[in-house]
Amino acid sequence: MHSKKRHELNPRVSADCVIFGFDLNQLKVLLIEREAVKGVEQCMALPGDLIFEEENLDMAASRVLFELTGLTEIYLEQVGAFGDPDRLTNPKDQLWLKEVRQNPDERVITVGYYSLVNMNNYIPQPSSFAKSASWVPLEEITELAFDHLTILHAAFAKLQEKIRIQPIGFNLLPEKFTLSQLHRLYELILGRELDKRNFRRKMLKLNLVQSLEERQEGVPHKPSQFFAFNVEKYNDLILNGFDNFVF
Amino acid sequence: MHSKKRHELNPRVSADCVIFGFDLNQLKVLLIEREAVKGVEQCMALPGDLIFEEENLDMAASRVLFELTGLTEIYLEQVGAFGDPDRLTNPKDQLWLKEVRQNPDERVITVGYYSLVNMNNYIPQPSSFAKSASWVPLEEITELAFDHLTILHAAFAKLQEKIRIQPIGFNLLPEKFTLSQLHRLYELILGRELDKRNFRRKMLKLNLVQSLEERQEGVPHKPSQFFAFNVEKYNDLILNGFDNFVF
DNA sequence: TAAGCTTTGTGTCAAATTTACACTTTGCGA
DNA sequence: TCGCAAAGTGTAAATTTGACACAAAGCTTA
Repeated sequence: MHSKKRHELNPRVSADCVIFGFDLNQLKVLLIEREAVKGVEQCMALPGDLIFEEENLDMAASRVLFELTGLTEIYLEQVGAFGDPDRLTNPKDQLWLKEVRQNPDERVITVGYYSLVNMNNYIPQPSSFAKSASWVPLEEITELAFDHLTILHAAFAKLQEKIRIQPIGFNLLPEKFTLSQLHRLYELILGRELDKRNFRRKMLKLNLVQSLEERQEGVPHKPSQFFAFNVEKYNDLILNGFDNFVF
Repeated sequence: MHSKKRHELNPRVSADCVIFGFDLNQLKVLLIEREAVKGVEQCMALPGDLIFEEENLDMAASRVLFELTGLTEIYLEQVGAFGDPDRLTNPKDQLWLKEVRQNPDERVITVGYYSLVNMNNYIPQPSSFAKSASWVPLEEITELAFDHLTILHAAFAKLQEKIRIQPIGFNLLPEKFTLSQLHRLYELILGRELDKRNFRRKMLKLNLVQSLEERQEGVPHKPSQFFAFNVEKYNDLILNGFDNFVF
C-alpha cells in the first residue's frame, strides 16, 4: 500500500486504424498525410483521431476512419492499447499538436485497430486534417507520426498470427482471382516462399476456393483460371479453425 | 465533416489482470473479492484498478496486480482495451463505485492483461480494496464485477490461440511434472480430449521435455516419471514458432 | 508467321506425420 | 494376495508433406 497520493491518469483516447490492402502484387497500408503546420513539414500517419464521450471504442474507430479517409463498412479488429507516456513527445509531433489540439500536452491513450480490405472497393477521400489519403506499400513505410510505426508493426504481427489460424484473402482479393495472386498474398504475409504446386494442392484440398468457368484475358502469357472463395467453407474455417495443427 | 461540436472522451484508465494458474488438475484464475459496501454484497472481480499519470500501461498493470494481490515479477501480456460506455453502469457496480471513487460516473477505459503462472510460487496476499485474493476454478466463474467476465473470456481466447502457436506450460507447471499433468493442461486449454499415446509421442519428439531420473512417490498406483522442460528448445519454439503448420 | 518470352499448370515418389486403438506394469491399500 | 488406479508402451494404415522439372498457352516482335 502506498501512502503518497498519486494522480490518476485522465487522458484523451484516440483510435488509430491500420488498413491493409493488396493490389495483387504488393501489400499496402492506407495512410494519411498530416497537414503541415508552421515548423513541421508534412508527415505520414495512420488515420486516427480522438474519440468522443458517448462512443464505444469500435464505433469510434469506424467513425475516425470514415472522417479521415471516407472509408466505411469496414470490419475492424482490435490490435491493442498503446499508452506510453512519451508516445507524443517527439518534438515534431509536439509542434503539430500545439497547432491542432487544445491541450497538446495531455496524454493520449490510443487503441489500434486493423482490417483487410480490397483496395479497389475503397477509394480514399481525405478530409478533416488529412491532407491526403493513399495506399502506401508496406515495405516503403519506415517512418510515421507518433508511435504509429509501432502500431503498424503490431498490426502486421497480428495478421501473421491470424493467417496461421484462419483463412485469409476473402477481404483482400477481388471476387475473382487467380491462384497465383492468392499464392503471392500468402507469401507476402508470411514473409517467405511457398512452393507453387504444394500451395495449390493444399488450397484445393481445403476446398476453400473453387474454379470458375472463366480465364484471364489479354495477358501476354498463358491465361490463368479464375477462382472464387467457397464462402461456406471459408466461414466454417474461420469459426472452427483448421484442424490439422499440432494435436 | 461534422459541424456539431462534440466532447472528446476524457476518461480514467484502469488495468485488469487475468492470472491463470494450474493446480495440476484444474485451471484457475486469480480473483479478488471486492469489499462489500452498503447495499452491495461482496463480489468477485479481476484484480484491477486505475492507473496513474506517469505510468505506462504495462508497468501500471504490474503495479495494480501487486497492490491488490501481492504478486510480483509476472510477465503480463495485453489482451486489449475495453471501453464500452456502459461497462460500469450496472446498478450494483454503480453503488460500489459511489463508495470508492471520487467521480463514480466518470467513464473508465480498461486495458486487460493476462499471464500464466505456477500457483505454488505465488501466494496471493490481498490488500488495498481487495478483501481477499484467491484462486478460483475457471469453470466456476459465471459472474464477475463490471465487464470482467468479458475480459476473462477474451483472455482465455487469447490463451487458446497462443497454445496453437507456442509451447505452453513452462509458467504453469512446477519444475518437475509428469506428462499426464502436461497432458491434462493441454486438454483443459484446448477444451477437448487428446489421445494419451499420441500426445506423449509428439511432446517427446518435439524435444520439448526431458525425462528426469526421478519418479513420483506415495501415489496409490504406478508412479510416474518426472519431466522437465528443455528450456533451450522451449525458447526456440517461442521465438521461431512451430514450423509444421499449414504451409 | 515463326521464334521467343512469360506465366500457368501439372504428377510422383519418398519421408514424415497422423490417427486409431488395448493391454501390461507398478505400487499402494484393503 | 487381490484389487484398484493410473502409467506406460507399439503398430499398422492413411494422410500429409516436401522436393522437384517440364509442357502448354497466349501475346509480342522481328
